[in-house]
Amino acid sequence: MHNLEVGRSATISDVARRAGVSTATVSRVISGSTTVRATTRAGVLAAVEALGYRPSGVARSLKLRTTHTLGLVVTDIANPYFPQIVRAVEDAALERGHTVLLCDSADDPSREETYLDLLIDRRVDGIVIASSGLQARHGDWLASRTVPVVLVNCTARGAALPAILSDNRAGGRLAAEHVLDLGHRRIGHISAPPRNAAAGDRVAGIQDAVDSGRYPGVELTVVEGDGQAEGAEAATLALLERAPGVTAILCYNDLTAVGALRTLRGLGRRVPEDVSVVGYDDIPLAAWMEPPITSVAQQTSAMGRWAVERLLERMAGEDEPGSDRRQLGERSENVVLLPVELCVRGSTGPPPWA
Amino acid sequence: MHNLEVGRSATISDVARRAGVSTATVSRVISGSTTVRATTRAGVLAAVEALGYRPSGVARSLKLRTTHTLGLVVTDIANPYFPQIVRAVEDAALERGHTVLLCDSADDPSREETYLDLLIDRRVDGIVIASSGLQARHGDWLASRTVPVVLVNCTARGAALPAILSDNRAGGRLAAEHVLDLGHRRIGHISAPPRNAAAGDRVAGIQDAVDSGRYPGVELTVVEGDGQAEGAEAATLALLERAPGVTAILCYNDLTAVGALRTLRGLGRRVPEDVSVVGYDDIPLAAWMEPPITSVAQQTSAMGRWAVERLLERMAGEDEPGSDRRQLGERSENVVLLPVELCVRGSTGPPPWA
DNA sequence: CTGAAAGCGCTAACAA
DNA sequence: TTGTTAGCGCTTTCAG
Repeated sequence: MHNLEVGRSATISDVARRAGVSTATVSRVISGSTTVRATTRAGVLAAVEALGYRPSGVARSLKLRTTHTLGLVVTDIANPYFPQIVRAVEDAALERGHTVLLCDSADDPSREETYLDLLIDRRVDGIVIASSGLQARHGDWLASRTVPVVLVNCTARGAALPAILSDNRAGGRLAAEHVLDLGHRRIGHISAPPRNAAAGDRVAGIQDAVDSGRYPGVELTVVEGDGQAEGAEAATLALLERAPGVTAILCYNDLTAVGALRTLRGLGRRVPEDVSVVGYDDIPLAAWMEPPITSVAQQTSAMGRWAVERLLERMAGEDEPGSDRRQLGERSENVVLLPVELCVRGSTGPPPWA
Repeated sequence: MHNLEVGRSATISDVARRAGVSTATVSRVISGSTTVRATTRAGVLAAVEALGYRPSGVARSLKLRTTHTLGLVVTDIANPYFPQIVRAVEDAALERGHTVLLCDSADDPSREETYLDLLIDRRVDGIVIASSGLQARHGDWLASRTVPVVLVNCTARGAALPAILSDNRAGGRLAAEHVLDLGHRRIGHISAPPRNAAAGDRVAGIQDAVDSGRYPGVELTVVEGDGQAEGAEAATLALLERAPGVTAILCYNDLTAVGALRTLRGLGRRVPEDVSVVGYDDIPLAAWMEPPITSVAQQTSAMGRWAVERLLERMAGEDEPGSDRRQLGERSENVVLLPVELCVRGSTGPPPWA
């Protein structure tokens, strides 16, 4: 009897040998496709069981030229916004028999680049990028690859990559209109570094509201934060120094709002009685704070799901005739814009004088 | 000239053909190992560049019998405790040239099982399990596999798998002693489902403090939560009903503490003036709450790092003579216990009468 | 219904 | 210094 080497997992030929059939037959039994005589099948199955055989995904991938793996690149897994995306992408992928190779770029462009190379090397079937700091050169590079790529809430300047964005501009406008409607006129905004495209869109949305003509005499002051609670504290201080009279602060995200809240409290300013604060993303945390943070909600899970579906769709279409990527890449359905929603909570109210 | 099929990425033979050498030579140039004549090398490199060639990790894995991929199974990526672990594991893995296949079991045992199978099929080089709900049968199953496995802050009953745990019992004791020292005598604990081993250890630690004899007349009431902020609200209510006089609530984790905080506030009970609250894990959130939550901190990143190191070490040792896994598996250094630390913040104080 | 054989892309002896 | 060759574990024609 031919013994298995210790420490090596069983291969298809181990099974074949034990069942007294060819590897082709074992393969047929495993895949369940072609007809195999019942007794033969039973014998193979018994051998599989006895050996604890599991087909090697690696060999399979090499042969079938598909890995059933999707790469997912996120900006920062420690930011509670991303786990939501990760969960959504993973759910959708798993449902369709794919796994997810998670790449946390930790807000470091060079690390992101390393990961992108890695994903290509690993021959993932597709890549989802939810990295707000995606650099332009990455975009070009990505567009030049044969792997399908989709962007989630980020853009790659120049490259026509399919993307699903939430309507950041509308979100900015929504947040601004909310406090403007409440009666605030001196408002501040704590933004994020400009390499983050969403940040710019949100500012634009706020500006839209200010410029709409519906609210006369608005004064808007914008400072830059870093999207983190800690960084927001300095930004809040800076904002208050430049515009001591602000009664409403719109934040780039909920983490920023948390920092603003803490800073204001430290300064003895009450929220929302003295100053209103609006967050963005509506992460679970927003509802847990005291006061609960008014925030703009994105459809995170829809975004993750869409991204995966789009990717699989592309992968399926790839080998079909006439499906030129470039052509497809320029069709307008390639970028979808998801609506956002304002969740009004306790951190916003009328200005002190109202 | 032999054209590349469109949509297929370049292979080593494409490069070889273009450079006018054999695939072996290309392989040598890529790996940089054996000596290759400078001009040959340059030619190959030029071809690599021109073709945008990247070696297939899949083929490499098949040949070398190693994937340079680690599987990481976590209970619930949406719980802020886990991103810390993920980050740590990913950092350590990346540093050593490995990638991480993330599996979020979403607190669902069957999903966890699916993932474990998947990781085996994918022939990952090792598996890190940070899943508090790990079932006993999984443990047995894992121990029977040839792939190295390490556990992070969880145990598999029966199976002697290497593990890194934080000292949950000491943590429970620390939390209890803190409020006991403050003068509290009627204390409550909101635990987690018993399938979670850490939950039991923490209860035991609390009990240790109560039974130490140093604090006479202590009354401890334990209720079960689910480790989530929402679930904790019902648990807090239940606790307050069973023991209306509690002045301190020790929580299984920070999310539970958040729920307790909200519930108490809703009831008009002030924290810490009326009731003290202690969390566990010291996730960033804990410091952001109002009041900031006193919490027991674990050395999350040390745990992740250790796990990866242990795994790689095992992988390296695997093919060495005399490294019988079973024997190794029974050595006591196989489980390390990391100390915890209490972070005292604003959610705890002396009882109302003190 | 089943087996033989080729080959996915790569590496590593072994020759030359 | 370089090429030839075998083979990693699997699937899939193509014969039988």
